[in-house]
Amino acid sequence: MPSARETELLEAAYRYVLTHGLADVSLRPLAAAIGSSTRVLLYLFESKDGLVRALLARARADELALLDGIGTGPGVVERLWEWLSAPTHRPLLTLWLEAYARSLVEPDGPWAGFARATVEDWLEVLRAAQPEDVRDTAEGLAARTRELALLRGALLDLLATGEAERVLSAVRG
Amino acid sequence: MPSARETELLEAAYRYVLTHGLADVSLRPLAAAIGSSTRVLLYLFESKDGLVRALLARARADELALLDGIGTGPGVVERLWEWLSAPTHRPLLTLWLEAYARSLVEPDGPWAGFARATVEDWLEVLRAAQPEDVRDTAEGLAARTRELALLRGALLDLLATGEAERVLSAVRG
DNA sequence: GCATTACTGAAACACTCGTGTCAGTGGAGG
DNA sequence: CCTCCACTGACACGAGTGTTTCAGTAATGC
Repeated sequence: MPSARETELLEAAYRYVLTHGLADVSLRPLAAAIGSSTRVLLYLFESKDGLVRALLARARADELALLDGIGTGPGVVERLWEWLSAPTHRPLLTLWLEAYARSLVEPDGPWAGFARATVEDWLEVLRAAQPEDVRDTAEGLAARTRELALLRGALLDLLATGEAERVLSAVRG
Repeated sequence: MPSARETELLEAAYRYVLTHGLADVSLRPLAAAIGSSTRVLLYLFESKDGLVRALLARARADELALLDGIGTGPGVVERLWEWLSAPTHRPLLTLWLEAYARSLVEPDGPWAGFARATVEDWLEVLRAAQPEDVRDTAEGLAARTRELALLRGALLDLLATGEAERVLSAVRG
């Protein structure tokens, strides 16, 4: 049950890590940037790990909101790509990749399970968008795994090169 | 022109970061683990950034060695995937992903350009494997971008879940 | 009015960090 | 022999880390 001040500061911290990265954030610069103090952050979030967990959950909320609004008809992949490739979302997606990589390198700590959770979230959405008769077959599983891989790989490419047209033509395939 | 001792320590440090990650490595634990000292590491690699650069180059050498030996005929994607999915290579690939993410978050420093460089390396290999008549067309570019995306996305999935069969069936398409 | 609660500030603690200083080794080449 | 040079050890410096202690303030509920 977060207090008003807590969600307010979390939101500010979230905006901060979107541009500064989450992996090597430290309390004093963060607190200074959002007009708070380490004392308060520690009071509200218990520890730095607690804050990181809260930020990760915040980022995941953005992701889940997307997946919720994406619908289930055909053309999901195209709609997902449209969202992924929007320049506005780039900081969020860089943050996402950072958390993904980190959760693989350091399976303990606040990052734990992030990568796996996000794979499952997306696979479930793609599953829901499949025609009913393939949804529970091995082919259906392979197909949505492939769609997910294509989206994720294309995202990696786009984040590194910024060449939206080339990557788009690959996703359209 | 690295000295014998330098390459020896670099190799040991490389083995160390493969299991401990590269993003938040620090000199004292690293030096202790490989039987050296911070003094010596700094003497041989000038600075921590220099060491990280050397390690990144070392990892890239592994990658380029793969790409060199992969050949150009049809079936490149399958051969690449075989290499990517080999359990032995998992530490290297996790390190690779870590460096990739980092170079996006922090475009300066020793990581600079890593993500972009690796995209180009792989695209070039896939290009060489394409039939000559599509190699320089827009369709060829889109096709290899798509192949790369599929491989990279599948790799992300595999690193997070470890479910080799499902991901393999997706790569096979 | 009063006590409880939510929040905040200043300062310190016990680290770890990368790096610099100063002093040596040990062996190879003249 | 003696000089040069690659390498190494011990230690300190200044800055930054997460966290704690002790002290408040302002508002809320009884």
